[in-house]
Amino acid sequence: MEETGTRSGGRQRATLRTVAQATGLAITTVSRALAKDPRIAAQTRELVAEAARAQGYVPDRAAQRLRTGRTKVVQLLLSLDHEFLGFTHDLLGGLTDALQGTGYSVTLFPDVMHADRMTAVRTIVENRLGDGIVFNRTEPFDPRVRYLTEQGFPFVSHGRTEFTTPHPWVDYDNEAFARAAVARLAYKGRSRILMILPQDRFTFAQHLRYGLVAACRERGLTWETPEAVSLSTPATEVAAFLRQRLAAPDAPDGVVCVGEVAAIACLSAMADLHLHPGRQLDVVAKRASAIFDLLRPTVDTVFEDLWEAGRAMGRTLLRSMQGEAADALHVLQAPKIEFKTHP
Amino acid sequence: MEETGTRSGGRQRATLRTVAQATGLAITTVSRALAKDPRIAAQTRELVAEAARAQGYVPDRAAQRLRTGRTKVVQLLLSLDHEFLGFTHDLLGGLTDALQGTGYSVTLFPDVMHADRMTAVRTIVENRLGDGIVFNRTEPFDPRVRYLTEQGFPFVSHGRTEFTTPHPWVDYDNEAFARAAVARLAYKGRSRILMILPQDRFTFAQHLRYGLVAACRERGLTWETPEAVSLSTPATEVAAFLRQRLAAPDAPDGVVCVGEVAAIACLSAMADLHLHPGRQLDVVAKRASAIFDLLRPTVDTVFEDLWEAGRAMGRTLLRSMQGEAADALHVLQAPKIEFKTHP
DNA sequence: CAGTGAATTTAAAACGTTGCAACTTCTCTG
DNA sequence: CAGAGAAGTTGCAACGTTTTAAATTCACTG
Repeated sequence: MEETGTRSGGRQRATLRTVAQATGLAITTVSRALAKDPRIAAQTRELVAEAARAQGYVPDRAAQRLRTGRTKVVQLLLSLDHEFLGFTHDLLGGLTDALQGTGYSVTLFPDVMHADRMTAVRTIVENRLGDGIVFNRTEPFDPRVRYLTEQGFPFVSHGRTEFTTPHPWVDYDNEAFARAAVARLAYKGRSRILMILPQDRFTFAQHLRYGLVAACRERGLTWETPEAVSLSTPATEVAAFLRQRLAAPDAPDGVVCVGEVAAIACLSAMADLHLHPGRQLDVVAKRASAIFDLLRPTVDTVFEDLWEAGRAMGRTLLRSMQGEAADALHVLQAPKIEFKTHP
Repeated sequence: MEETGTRSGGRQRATLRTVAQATGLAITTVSRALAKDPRIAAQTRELVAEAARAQGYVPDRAAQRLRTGRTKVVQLLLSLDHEFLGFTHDLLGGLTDALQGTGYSVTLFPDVMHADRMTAVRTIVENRLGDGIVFNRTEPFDPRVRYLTEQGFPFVSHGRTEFTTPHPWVDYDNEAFARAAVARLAYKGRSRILMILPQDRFTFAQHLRYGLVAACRERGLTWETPEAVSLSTPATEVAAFLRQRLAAPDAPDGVVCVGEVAAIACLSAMADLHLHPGRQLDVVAKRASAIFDLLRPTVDTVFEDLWEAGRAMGRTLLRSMQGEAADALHVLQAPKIEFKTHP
């Protein structure tokens, strides 16, 4: 019933053969002409181009892929369990943006819950499901990075590793973020800094911690990074934790929020305790969307441009797929500091 | 340099031929055995299955696609300009969830900015870029729906149309949402209701308006739906508009927010005017994530489960791709009313 | 024991593309 | 004017799969 074979529309699907017949040339010639092969006479090239356009010829992806082994597909490993607000959206936007017009399309490879992260990567490589891989939540000695590097398979990670062999990555300078946040809090006269970190196994947790500790030491401030909660903890639990912590006698007077959800959780805890930013304590948050313009009370924010990160990843991956050496393939995004309240 | 031909790993890639050689059977037999074709003796089937597993055989997508014309790809039309918070993430999650294990993968087909929405759909159909299409922002006489129905191409829309010919869709009952919201506001003693609608051209704008108007009429309340702003308006502009409108002498005393961003904008405007929900006016918002649990002050919400919507779309599309008639292929999600503050 | 038909298996032909090796032309050199 | 060589074009063979049509085997009937 669904088996039409020839798709509706009546007319024959345009292939190299139909174009060849129309021009009286051989299939090979047509193929080459369309590939702008210099061996084909310029005149012939134009003739072919014309005929192809007239027929609305579009090369068949499946056939190309079968023949060449290239898929023209970028596989995006998506962790869909919890999210840093808007993360998926912006990263996706930037990524597809960068790939626009290159012939590559983005396919989602969902992290099956609780499955080993390596399985996904291995499946993609072994079954040639794509020409390149994009992933995030990178770990210091991420096995995916090791494997893909060994295989010589193009990829780009969001986040760095601690491998000595270079590999393509795009990252946000979280250390600088932490430093800037602490500096801001110090400027406001705060001295007991609390920061909720990502799960310890992610590389950027280390960067944040390092920035926090270094900046606090330099200034003689104290710091704390609660073990009980992380950025992966459900936001309501984070809020509950903070409600308790901020009510304690030795409560911190400065909080750094590394995500929008965490920031909102923090604000909610403060509201419940009738604490106000600028009064009993101050807050600096990482901002990835326009939402902070709307939150009341307002807090200081440092911007992380995820759309741009996505674009950088797309561009980096393209270069990696073109065989460029990994040495130069990194982008470190600088925090955009733009504190609203005037110093 | 990248042209290895045979992928690293040394061993030959497993194909039907290698399995055939290993078992001493013909390629055809192997193909059939793996497809569980009853014509093949059960004993042979097992033999083949065993050999295939031993070699780690996985069918080549490109070859299957070339041969059968089926891509095993679902194309997702994503509008990436602005977003209802978390929309992309949850919908994507549900969709990939539903497609898990079916052999289908989800590919993003980004709406090229300002390009005719039809182009995307036509490209996909004409170039066989997928076996099915998923899209949102459906319009009452959406040309994509008309075209795909005509072509007999499987799809599912998020949102209904007003065509008489049935087609597969998944939608949230926005009329019921509007009614519930108004009922709630009326219960709280409010009588002048304001609701910011989506852009007029989307079907769900009509549903919302209808629900609003009907519910207000039934109860003798007044209503307003500002022309100047919509859900597509940048949130800061919405906030600015509301700051002005809520300060006016004839200000509404009940606001219905059809999205989380709109709700936050509304709360921000109220905070700026020192208005408090429950005092000068009340707010009911549509909730799609856990974020409202953290916002202060709290407001009444009605839940729209976007993850579930994504799953429903996936399941519906699967059935549509299996050739099932469109008559039964709809899912109307009921609003989950769960007002926190006790009546 | 020839003949029938069911039960299995198989060879060969596609699907649309690209790469290799060859084949024409044609122009130019010696 | 033979021959070399460039310039342009072509046929054929894959890539790995499914499908059509045909072949083989086998048990059983008459």
